[in-house]
Amino acid sequence: MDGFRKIRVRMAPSPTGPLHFGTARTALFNWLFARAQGGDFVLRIEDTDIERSSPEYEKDIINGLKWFGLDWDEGPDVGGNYGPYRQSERLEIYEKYLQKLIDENKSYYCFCSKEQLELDRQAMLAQGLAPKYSGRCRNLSKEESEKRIANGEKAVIRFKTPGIEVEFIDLIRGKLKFDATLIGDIVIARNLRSPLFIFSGAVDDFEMKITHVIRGEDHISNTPKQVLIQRALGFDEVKYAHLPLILAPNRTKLSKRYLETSLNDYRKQGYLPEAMFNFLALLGWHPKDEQEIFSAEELIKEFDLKRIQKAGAIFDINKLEWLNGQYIKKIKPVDLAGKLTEFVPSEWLNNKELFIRAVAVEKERMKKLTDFKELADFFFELPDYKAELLIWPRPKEIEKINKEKTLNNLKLLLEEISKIFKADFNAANLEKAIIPLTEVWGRGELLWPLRAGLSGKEISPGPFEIMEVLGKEETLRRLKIAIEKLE
RNA sequence: GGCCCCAUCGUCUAGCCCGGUCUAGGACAUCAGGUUUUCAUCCUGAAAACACGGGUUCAAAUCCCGUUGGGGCUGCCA
Repeated sequence: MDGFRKIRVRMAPSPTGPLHFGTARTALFNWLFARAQGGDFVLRIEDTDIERSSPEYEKDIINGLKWFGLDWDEGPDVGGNYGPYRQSERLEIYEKYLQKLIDENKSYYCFCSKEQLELDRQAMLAQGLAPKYSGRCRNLSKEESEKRIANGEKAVIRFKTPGIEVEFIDLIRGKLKFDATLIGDIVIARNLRSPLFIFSGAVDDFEMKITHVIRGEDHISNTPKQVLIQRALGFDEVKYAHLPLILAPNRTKLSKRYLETSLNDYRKQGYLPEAMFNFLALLGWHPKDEQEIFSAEELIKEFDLKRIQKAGAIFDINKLEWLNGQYIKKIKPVDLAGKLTEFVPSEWLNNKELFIRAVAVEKERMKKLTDFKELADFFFELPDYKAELLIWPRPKEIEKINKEKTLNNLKLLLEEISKIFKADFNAANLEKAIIPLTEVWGRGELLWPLRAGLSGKEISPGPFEIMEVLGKEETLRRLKIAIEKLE
């Protein structure tokens, strides 16, 4: 535990797009940490950029995080003692602190035009210097600034970055040092009622009594700036942990160009939230032992900030697929059927019993929920196929296999299968009845045409399983069709 | 360019903090074999890595320095 302060962490998505799985992973690590430590997990919507933020995206993010399996103790949808949890509703709080900084001469209005700033930047770059604000407006008198503001002149608010060395502890990387003279006076607000994330975040983390900020590595260089702002405002410092980034296969920061990055797309592609959860937890973190498959509870038990990786991790879709397949295999057919309803034609749902039996049989062949549609289509409607499909495509050493022989074998099977009572019509009994025949007539010679005739496909589950799913009546019907095709 | 972060099989990683037990372990992917009428599952096996160079030490994947490589940031986005 962290002294006597209750551990509080937050996830702070910006509703400027659909839920990105990088955001989901950051949220996941925060959640894991909070749950493992008995702390609070807060959802805060960072919508200070009103131009790009939208309520639709906020909804998408919240729904996505719920689907993913996370829950939070405080947030815009559930309330809490430190609300509101939407930054756009906390403007007076930021204004108060902004004004305080100005009053204390720790911040000032800057009237430089964008064009001027761009010129400055180019000039510094040309000299091989790190571009930073020139400080032109830094020493404007308060009277003058206020007069210009009153006149309606456009201004932003800049923070007087002290020329010192800033240090902070990163729980994953250790002590990090930055030379603040290189930072320059950063803009912290467009105006008193429009703060920038660097400022609003620092204020909210304090106001919401956040103890640990766990976020992506891309924020490392923002941290010294926020530390300086916290100090200027007399806030307690929070502890930081910067997570390694999730990388695209080309090792660059994930962007839409290389991969689908929206969590919802993965849902639509038929990935299970549990698999995604497990997969993302393993990206940049690893347990003590060699376990690969974890429930959320097990993850909470095992989770330790110290076992987080420092280097970026490539998103490996292969491993996700494998994990997803593992999870699918563990689900009971009835439950899996329930999850599959949105991925199949609605007619398939007419015969619920048939549907569930089909799911049971195809379960271990599926990697994604979307696979089911192609895998199981033949159960619901026999595809049209060519007679040749029924002939065992066997190595030439067995030459005798031909149309005639196949026809005879199918007739034999039809006769034998007809004898089995409807009540006994299951895979085990069917196998018991047919396997002895294969000892006389050959396995492939009998089983291939059987299976092909039942499925109408080159690839499918085994014939006994198919027959059980289809039932006696449909099985016989399909066999007769096969026989007709050969006659 | 500047600042910062990072560096074990193709990928995710164990080992590194507290040097010897590492002829570097596991998983995914790949390949081969087995089970099998087909596919998938499952089982067995193979190939596959300590970026490089210096140091410290009896001993370095492990500690230090440098090089190289990769990444992030460098916005009145977050």
